[in-house]
Amino acid sequence: MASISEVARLAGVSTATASRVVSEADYPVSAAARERVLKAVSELDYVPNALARGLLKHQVPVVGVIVHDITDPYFAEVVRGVEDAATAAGFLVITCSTERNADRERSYIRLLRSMRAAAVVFAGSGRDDPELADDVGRHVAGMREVGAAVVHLSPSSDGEPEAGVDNVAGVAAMVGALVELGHRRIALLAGPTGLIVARDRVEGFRRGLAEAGLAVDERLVVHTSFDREGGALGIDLLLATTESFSAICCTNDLLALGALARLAELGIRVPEDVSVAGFDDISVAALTNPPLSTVRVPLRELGRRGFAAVERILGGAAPGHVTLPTEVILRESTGTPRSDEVHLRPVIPRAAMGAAR
Amino acid sequence: MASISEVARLAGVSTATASRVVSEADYPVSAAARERVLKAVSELDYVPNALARGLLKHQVPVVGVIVHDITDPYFAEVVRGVEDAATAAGFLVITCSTERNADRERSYIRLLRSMRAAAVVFAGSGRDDPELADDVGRHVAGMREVGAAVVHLSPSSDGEPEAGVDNVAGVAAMVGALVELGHRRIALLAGPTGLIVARDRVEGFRRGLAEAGLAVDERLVVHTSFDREGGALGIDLLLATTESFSAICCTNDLLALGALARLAELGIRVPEDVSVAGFDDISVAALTNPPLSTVRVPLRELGRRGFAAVERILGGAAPGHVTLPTEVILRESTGTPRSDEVHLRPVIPRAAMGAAR
DNA sequence: GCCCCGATAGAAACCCTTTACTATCGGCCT
DNA sequence: AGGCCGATAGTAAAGGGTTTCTATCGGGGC
Repeated sequence: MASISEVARLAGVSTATASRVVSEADYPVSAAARERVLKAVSELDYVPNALARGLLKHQVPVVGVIVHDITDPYFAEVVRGVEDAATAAGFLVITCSTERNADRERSYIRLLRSMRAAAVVFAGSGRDDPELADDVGRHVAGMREVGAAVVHLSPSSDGEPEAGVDNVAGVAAMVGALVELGHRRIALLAGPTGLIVARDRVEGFRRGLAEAGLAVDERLVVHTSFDREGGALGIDLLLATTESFSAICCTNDLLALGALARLAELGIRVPEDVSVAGFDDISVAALTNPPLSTVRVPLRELGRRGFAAVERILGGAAPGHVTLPTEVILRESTGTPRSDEVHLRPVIPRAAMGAAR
Repeated sequence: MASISEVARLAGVSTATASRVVSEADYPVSAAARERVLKAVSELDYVPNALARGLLKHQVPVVGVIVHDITDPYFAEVVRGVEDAATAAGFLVITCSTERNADRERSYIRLLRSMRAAAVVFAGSGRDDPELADDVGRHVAGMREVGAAVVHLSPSSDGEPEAGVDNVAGVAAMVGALVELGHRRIALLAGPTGLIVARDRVEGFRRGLAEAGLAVDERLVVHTSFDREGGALGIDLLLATTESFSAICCTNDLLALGALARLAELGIRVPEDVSVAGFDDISVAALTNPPLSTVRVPLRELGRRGFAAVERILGGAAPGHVTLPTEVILRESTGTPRSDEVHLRPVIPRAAMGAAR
């Protein structure tokens, strides 16, 4: 593989001149020399060595994106947004699926650091785990120190994200929409307790109810993991209470998907027996049975803004904070409650319950 | 950020010794010296510079995965498989969503090359485009030349993939299952003509029919793009013919998803009026309305095997070729045809047709 | 005619590791 | 006792580029 010195030799110039042409440096090079270098480049099929360049600049044009799981449509979409913006700037994107596992996260950050990645974007939410925060924090500080950009797309222990959405307002708006449909007793599939976004969304739920003058029934707030399994389990947990409710608000779409599946298994009709609402509007949301009412989050745009923040930081500017708007999308999983006063608790086949756990 | 020389200084040894400890080289270092180095490492929070190392080794532990779109569940799953295997080996994964765009693909390969990535995995299928093949081929050859591994997960102009599935047998098996249900006139949403996988799957369709002693009606084979839009369009195209059919076989799940959506819009019931089958078994397939019958492809495993091939090549061994098994999964989008002799062409609201194009 | 300056070119140092090669030191073999 | 060998340590080069600094050259100002 040709190096710059071979290019220089073939062009009959010094490596300095060749470098100046190739890297488009801000330094005068005569037209004749430039032309000869360019000719040599194409003749030798020269591709500059990003490692050598990076070694000198203490940085390579690579951005790592820390996600829970690239297979989760939420993160896939965000990563794609980052990628779109990054590619335009000549950056490569490294995907890091941590499964929210502290060790994996640590090891990814370490690898990224050893690679002198120019930036890390945390797409997923921070956890409320001081131990991890400490350790990752050390690495993150180390990266920042050498000029790398660190950007968050969700609230974290670092504070407000450089680009994010108003989770509280989003859920509150959905609760408002549900109330408007006539629901009074609304359950919440709240997701994990340790995840900051989940907590924000729970707060949105509380605010939404408060704004409608409704009280929160804590028995209708159930915490599970942030995935389909959690959604199914959430339904079982909810039905195991003796409380009645006519709508279920979920803090993300995956939860809603799992809830929908479990409800269908139990023979509980949506939205006739109970309404279900999600959050995020991942692409499958429109495809479920019935199509899921949810809160749209501009995920790809979020990713793009994340990279924009990276560019700003790398350019030495203050990153700033931008909040993207959310929008309530009412599809067919929500409807008016069956009765407007007392909301019947759906009858479930007892036999099915044991198996669900 | 601490460098190895600082570590060496603090430990009171030479950089050579420090390096030998840090990089776990196969060279004797006294226990005392080793301990002092390790202490210095943790004291300085030293992280080796992968760029310097890579510069010397002409390679960094990074593998690029070329996909159509990371947002497509098929690719997300494959990338995850690659990532799982790669992480275990200390490699980082770069996602490259090319949108099957020649320029993007070129530029990604170039970037990967400039980065001295140790490997490139082509997750998506090759296209039948000699111009692109040429150009990408040059870069790929360039990568191979410096010892980088190039692995394909789908048939390409390079020949058989290092890890893949038997697309022909897979579709043939699904056609067989459809025939067994009683279908005789089966339509095919064939996907793009230029994509090699799509072509293999069409061949599987032909073989499946041939094995059942059935003839292919070319009017029932329609080509569209490989996505949901293509599926919707395919339905319109099919209905625009005057041919009857009782089942629709799709060469991938996205097509089937689009078909399902369009059929629902047109008021055509699945599977009562027509059966629909997909291919790939992406995770949403089980969530659609009705749940999609499809052919399961072990996507994550495919990704893992892809990285395994990378490791073999990097280790100097011959890559070999492994074919992963597929499995027909019958869910609720397929059923017995309404009449077993003459299959009625579904009645569609004419008005809806124009809008679909 | 001389000095200074801008434009252009090149030499060499530097970024951080790895590693081939050289050096030192005991101990063991003969 | 001398030579040789194994274990351990260090020196320096190399890998490919960028950049600072120095050098050369021609021309304009006075």
